[in-house]
Amino acid sequence: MPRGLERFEVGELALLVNRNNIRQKGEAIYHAGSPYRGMIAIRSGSVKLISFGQHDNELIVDFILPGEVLGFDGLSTQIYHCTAVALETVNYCHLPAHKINALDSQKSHFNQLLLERSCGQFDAQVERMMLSRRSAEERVASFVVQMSDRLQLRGYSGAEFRLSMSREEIGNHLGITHETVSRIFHLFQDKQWLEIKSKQVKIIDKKKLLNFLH
Amino acid sequence: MPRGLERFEVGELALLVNRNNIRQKGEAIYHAGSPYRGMIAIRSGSVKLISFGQHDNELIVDFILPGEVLGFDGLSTQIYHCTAVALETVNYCHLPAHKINALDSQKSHFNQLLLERSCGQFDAQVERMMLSRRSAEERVASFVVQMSDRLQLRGYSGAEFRLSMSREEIGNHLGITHETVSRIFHLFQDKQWLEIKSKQVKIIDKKKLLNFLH
DNA sequence: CGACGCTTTGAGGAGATTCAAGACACGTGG
DNA sequence: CCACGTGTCTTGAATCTCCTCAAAGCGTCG
Repeated sequence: MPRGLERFEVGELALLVNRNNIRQKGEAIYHAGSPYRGMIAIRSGSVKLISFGQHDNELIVDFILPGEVLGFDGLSTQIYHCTAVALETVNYCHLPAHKINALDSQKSHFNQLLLERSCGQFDAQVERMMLSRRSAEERVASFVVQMSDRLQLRGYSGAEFRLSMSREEIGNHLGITHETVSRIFHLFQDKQWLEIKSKQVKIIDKKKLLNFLH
Repeated sequence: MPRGLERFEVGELALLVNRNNIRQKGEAIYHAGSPYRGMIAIRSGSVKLISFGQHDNELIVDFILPGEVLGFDGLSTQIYHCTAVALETVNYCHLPAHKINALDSQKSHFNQLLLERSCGQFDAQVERMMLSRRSAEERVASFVVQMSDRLQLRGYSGAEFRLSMSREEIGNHLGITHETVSRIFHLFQDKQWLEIKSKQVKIIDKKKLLNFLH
């Protein structure tokens, strides 16, 4: 869900950001329950957004890819709902909340963003509900296509890329086990829809993957 | 998701509403894709909110109970995303969008509501994702408890009530089949956690149902 | 090189679906 | 008021999908 926000990456706001923050793999950018301190724009590396349900069960709500923004989970309550953890070394900008609010011209943009987001949330939720009724194969296909699309949108290759998360983490996010994720990747490879070696993915026949979802 | 909004049910706003609208079972209150015309407060009866995914597969996003409000799915884009269909004869108030916006004093309330909702959406989504990884038994237990809580919140009995939706519709909403819903209801009855005869539910041991979720 | 974590692969089992048939409830018309 | 028909609900048996448990490859990093 924490996507969009391109308009904030240019303009006067650029002067306010804290650039060049670094987190190593496994380190948190913010923790669930801590006060909102603004948005985070990922410059390189990627991040997982974790929600801790009661009773030691945790859920990866989303992955954040380079060029995307996170922090939306703290916007309305001013408390982050999730913990953001680096999947690999991450370089990010911090857009401090108080500085954004100080700019009147940006405030309306910000409210508009919130509005769009409230809408996007709705779509995302319906999409996820739909997906949760589908087979493991459909979930993995959907995941691969989504990664491809999101990377392409940010100027990276949508055909060939590296998954920065483990099979375990993919499975957690999709609601299936890591063994199943692994098996299905190889099923798709057998079908010549993609090539996968460890974390390296090359999409051969995206159309087949998409058709599979319909 | 379309809950809360109590503050709108009292005060000056009450003068603006269109009261006493009726829809019979199966009739729509609004359709997906139609322009936003305001919020709907259900006075009696209940409603299902349906989202139509591509390829003839439809999903019941939520049920709306008497006393609750719907229409949130059209707020941000000004286009309804879902179709709202009466599960039984429904009597509702219509809060026209243009009249709400005309009241400056209400506008800020409205924005605040939107904000809260954006947050609530997030929680709801996480909750749903969590639930989608659980067993069919846990989903049904969660559903029963949720119905009970929501009815109680509105002043109805939380211990004994009538389900206005079919097993098929419950299953659709929970991502399981109607046979499974039926079997689990009777499992819970065998365990003496509730009594169920057709659509009539009587909760015997809510604590056990709740413990089951943990 | 060796240890550790991640990934792959296999076999068996649990849970939910599917298909099918029968029971029940409700409304309609005779 | 009862008989009938339709749709919903229940119940059973077979099947399938995915999970669990287990063990063996592979990679990476000290």
